[in-house]
Formats: sequence, structure tokens, C-alpha cells
Amino acid sequence: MKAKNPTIADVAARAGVSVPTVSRVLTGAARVSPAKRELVEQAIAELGYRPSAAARALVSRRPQTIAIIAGNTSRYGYAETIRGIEIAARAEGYTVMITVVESADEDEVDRAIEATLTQPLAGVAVLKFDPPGVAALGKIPGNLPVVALSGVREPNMSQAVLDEAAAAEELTEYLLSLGHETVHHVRVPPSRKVDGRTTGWRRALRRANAAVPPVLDATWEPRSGIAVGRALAADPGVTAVFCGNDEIAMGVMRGIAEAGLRVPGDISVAGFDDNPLAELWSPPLTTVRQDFAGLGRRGFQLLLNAVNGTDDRRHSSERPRLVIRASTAAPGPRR
Amino acid sequence: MKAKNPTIADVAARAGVSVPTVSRVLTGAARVSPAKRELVEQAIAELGYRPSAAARALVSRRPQTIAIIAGNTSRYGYAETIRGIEIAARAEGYTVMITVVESADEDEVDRAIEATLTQPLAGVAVLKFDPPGVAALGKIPGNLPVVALSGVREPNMSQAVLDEAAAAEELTEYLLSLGHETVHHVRVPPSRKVDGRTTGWRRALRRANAAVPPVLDATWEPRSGIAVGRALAADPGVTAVFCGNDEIAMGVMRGIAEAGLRVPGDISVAGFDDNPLAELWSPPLTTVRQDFAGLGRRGFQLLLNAVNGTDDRRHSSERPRLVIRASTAAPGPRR
DNA sequence: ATGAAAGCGCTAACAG
DNA sequence: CTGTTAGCGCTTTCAT
Repeated sequence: MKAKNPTIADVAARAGVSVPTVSRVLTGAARVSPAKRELVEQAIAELGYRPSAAARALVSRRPQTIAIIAGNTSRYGYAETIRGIEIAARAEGYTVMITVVESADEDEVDRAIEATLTQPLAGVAVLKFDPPGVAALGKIPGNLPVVALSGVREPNMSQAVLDEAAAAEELTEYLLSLGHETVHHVRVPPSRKVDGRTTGWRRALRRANAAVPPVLDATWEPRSGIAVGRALAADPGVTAVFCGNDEIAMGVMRGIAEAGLRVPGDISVAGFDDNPLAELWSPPLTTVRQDFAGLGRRGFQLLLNAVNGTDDRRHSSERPRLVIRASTAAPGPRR
Repeated sequence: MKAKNPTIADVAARAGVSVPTVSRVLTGAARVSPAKRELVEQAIAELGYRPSAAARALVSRRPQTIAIIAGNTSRYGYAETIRGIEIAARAEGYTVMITVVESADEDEVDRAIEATLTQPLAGVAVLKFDPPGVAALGKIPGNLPVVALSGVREPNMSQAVLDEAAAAEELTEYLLSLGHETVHHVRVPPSRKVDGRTTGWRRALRRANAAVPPVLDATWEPRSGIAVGRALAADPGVTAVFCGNDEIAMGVMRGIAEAGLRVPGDISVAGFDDNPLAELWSPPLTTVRQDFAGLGRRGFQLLLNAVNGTDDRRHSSERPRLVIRASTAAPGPRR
């Protein structure tokens, strides 16, 4: 029943060689005569032997596992980023471990980090998209390679970035160029005080000498946008809205529709991320395409650099791209 | 620079006790006098000591890590299921490792499984939603606890199920009860020959003596539904469409709209899953709510049972719930 | 090129 | 209750 896994000693016995010899053919660390190598490989195949990563990590101190710490695993941007990291890691022979930290509550963060760091890890990638991510980042000991992935650059750390501020600025400028006097902004829960999307929006308004309306807040729940959309529709000064992500934009559009107004006829709405459903929405959503999977890949590369010490590039930034569709237009006469 | 992590020996030395005593306070396996316990805890805190999971797993043979094997990590159902497993696992003190197997290609599956099984694992959860999942499941050695999570029940294995066939049947019956003569079906890539959603749909049609139209296929890409929607719109015999998931339903609706027809006026469309955006769509989408996170939780529980041998329930099935919204209605005169 | 010996950090078994 | 003694499965000296 218990069919114990064969060990390296079993392989050595079967092949009639010593344990270190088996280890040598396994790791390729030293040369082994073709004859013995052949014997060993055959024994491995016959036994279905598989080396124990635990024992390896214990002695060699070069673990082949990285951990991803994230506040969420299922929302679009998070899931895609994780996918990007995983693919890049797998290509390099690394295994990926995931730890979710749902709140920034100190106890929870500590518990999660503890459980994770207990593993033999080559490095850690932190999705710094939200407060839990920021909190987790602060708890990681300095002797472990770390990379942060996020929308806002911060110093003192390896970091892969999607320059959200620049993209938000471009989007806001585009809206202004359509003839809107100002642009309202609905924010998703920010990772901390500064939020790239909000920063870029404000920067564009300031530069254009447009009024800066108060920021509206939504949760991560798409439906939280509905009430916001209704409120916006009730304000005749609102002709263009920039939402923190596409899901919220969809909620806002529904709220606007429920209030009897039309998009983009009465109000233009733009999102952020380019969720795969954005192009299917009616009207198709103007948004900013974020290459989250690419962010993940770049992040892993940076982490690998830190792990190997091969390359000391510590930053990788990319600018998301504006995607203009039909949910935005020149302002019409409201109502 | 290298600030080596403290070991249990460092703690023992600092606390002035033996190594096993430290181990005892760590694991709680045996009683330790309050005085020594106190000393040990203090030493642990001062040193910032953290036990090595690798060493633990090596000797205790009770690993605290489970692996999830999945064909994808970012699509809605997958991501939510993974989230459910992760949350349940974390609550029980388990760490989660993720391996993605993108194709059912034998080499790729083997490589992925090898890399995963190399780790000290308490058990494995396989998302059997697609061919890679099915292939991976077949490769896992019999001595490791395994649970499969999926939409179709299969014997000989611990399994958590969402009874998609029953739900699809109910949905199809509902559509028929509205007065549609038959219901067309757009399938997402099936995990193998039998697909619960398709099975349930066919069952309902047969039972009602309705014609069973040929199945249409879409990919996982939401936009692949557009062409299908157009084709459907071109066929005057089509008055109701059941899509394999909500994203495809959204694509199909767009195709129908592009063809100049209306939903549900000309054609009723229903989805599957209850993606958070389904209720925001216009018109809001009739669908079936799948509790993927719950599936993940139940799956983990089953896995835990297998690992501990505490309980030998090996199956857990739940029936998804029909959610009626505005995208379905009685058939009108087409055109 | 290969084997013997040592030891990674930890827990289990056994004395006391 | 607590310390001593043995390994877990592997890689790394160090001889030969």
C-alpha cells in the first residue's frame, strides 16, 4: 500500500555504483564514465526514481522554487500577472508557490509570510497592487531576493512596473481633446496614498487647467459601480468619466443606463486594463491595455537576475497603450 | 551580506537547552517546562528564527504543502476554484503550490508532473476542467493522495463536483418552458468526449422530444462567440441559445447585435457560470451560478480526508443554481 | 573517474 | 520533562 518512493541509495544499489555517482549523473556536476552513466540511467528508469526536492534544497541551498505573494488570485489583472510569472518561471525550471494575503492586517500578513518563508525559496515576487501587497513587501527579510510588481515605481527594490500614471494621463488628455471641460474619476481601492491612475488623471487635468472634481470611490466589486454611475448621471456637470478599471466602468455604465442616460451620447466612459470583455461590451469600451502577463514575465526576469546575480538591472517599466473604442465621444447636449 | 538564517541549533544554544527541546516547543509534540519554553520562545523571537520546511518535510514525512495542477490560472472558473482551494488550505496550515499544464501533450504533462512531484507534497488537487487536467490526472502515482475537481463525476477517485449536467438540463428546460421549440448550444472546449453542460442540454431536449440541433463550437476566447452569434442570427430557426459559459454568451450576443437582431426579442441567450459581469451586461444575462470557490473548498476538504485518513467520504457534489435575468424571454416573431 | 565520509536542519526513539 | 543518539535523502568535500 505505502509503496515507498525509491531513494538515491536504491538507485545506486541497483546500478551497482556508489550514491555520489548517481548524484553526479543527476546533477551533471562532474563527469561520469559512459558505462556507469548508462547503468544509472537505466536503474532510474526502472525504479521510477524521482529526486526529493526537500533533501536537495536542504543540502544544496539553491532552491528551485519561487513564491508569489498576492492579495488576490482571481481578478483579471492579478490572475494574468500570476500567469505571466508562472510561465516564465516554468520555462527556467522553477516551481511556483502562491500565497494569498487577503487583508493588510498585521497578524494575517505575518502568518502568511511566515508560512511562506518556511519553504526553501530562491526568491519572492510580490504583487504590490493593494495594501496587503504593500504590507507583505515590508515584511520580507532583506536576505531573500525580492521583486515587486506594480503600477507605481518605488525606489530601493527590484521592480517591474506598468506605468499607469503615464497611461492615465494619456487617456485623460484624449478625453479632454474630445472637447470635455473636465473628466470625472472613479477610483478602485488604491494600494496606498498614491495611485498611478489617479495621479496621471490629476496631472492631465492640472496641465490643461481643467477643474479637478472630487474623486469617487468604488470597491473591487463590479456592481459597486452602479450606484456611482447613478450619482454621476444625476450631476449635469458630468460629461466624461474615467474609471479605475474596466469592471467598474461596466458597472458605472449600467448605473448611467438605469438613470436613463446614454453612453457616449450623454456621458463618455472609459476604463482601464482592457479586460477581454471590454471590446464586447455595448458600446465597446475605450480603455488602456495593460500587459499583465508581460509584467509577470518581466518581474520574474528581474527576480532571476537578483537570484543569480548575473545582471543588476533592477527596474523594468512599460507603458500601457490607449485603446480607443466607442464608449467615448465628443460631449453632446446633456439630456 | 549573506546573513545566514539561524538554525534550530542557534536557538538551542541561545536558550541554553538542547535541540530537541526547541523542536518540542516548536511542534508541541511533547510537554516542556514553562521555564524552558519561555527561554526558547524568547530566543526564537530574538533570533528571528524560522524553521526550515525542507528539513521538516525530509524527516517528518508529513509535508504541509499541496499542489494544484491546472490547465489555466486566469479564466474565471479556474481562478475562483484555485482561490477556494488556497483559502481552505491556508486555514488548515497548508501551503499551496501551483503547476500549470497548458497542453495535453505528453511531454509537457510529464515534465510538469515530474517537477511538481519532486516536492514534498501532502497531496495533489487537479482541476479536471480540460484535456491537460485529464492527462495530468492520469500521470499521478497511486501512492499520493489526489482529488479531482470538475463538472462531471467519474469513479475511482476522490472528487469534488459541480453537477453541470443537472444544471444545464434545468436551464434548457426553462428555455423550452418559455415556448421555444428547441434550444441551440454553443460549446466551450470540452475536457473530453463527455461534457456535462452538453450532456444536460441534450438530455432536456430529448426528454421534451425537441429537435437536437448540431452543437456549435467556440474557443475560450470571448470574441470567438461573435462569429457564432452571426451564424446563429442568420438561421431563422434559431430562437434560443445556450452558451457554454458567460464570456462566450457575451460574444454571441455581440454577434447577434451586429447582425441586427435583438436579445431577447429575436433570440434568447443564456450563459453558464455567473461571471460577476453577467448581471451588468445589457441585457443582464440569464445563467447558472457556479460556486467555484466552494468547489475548491470542498475539494480541499476531500483531499485532507484522504491525507489524514480521518474520513473516507470521497465525493462531494453540488448543484449549480439557475439565475434568470433579462436575456431570455418567450420567442417573438423573428425579424 | 569514483567511493568514503561528512553534514544540511530537523524530528523520532530512547534513555534517563 | 529533558538530553543523547540516529537518521531523513541528498550533495559536497576529500581521498584514491
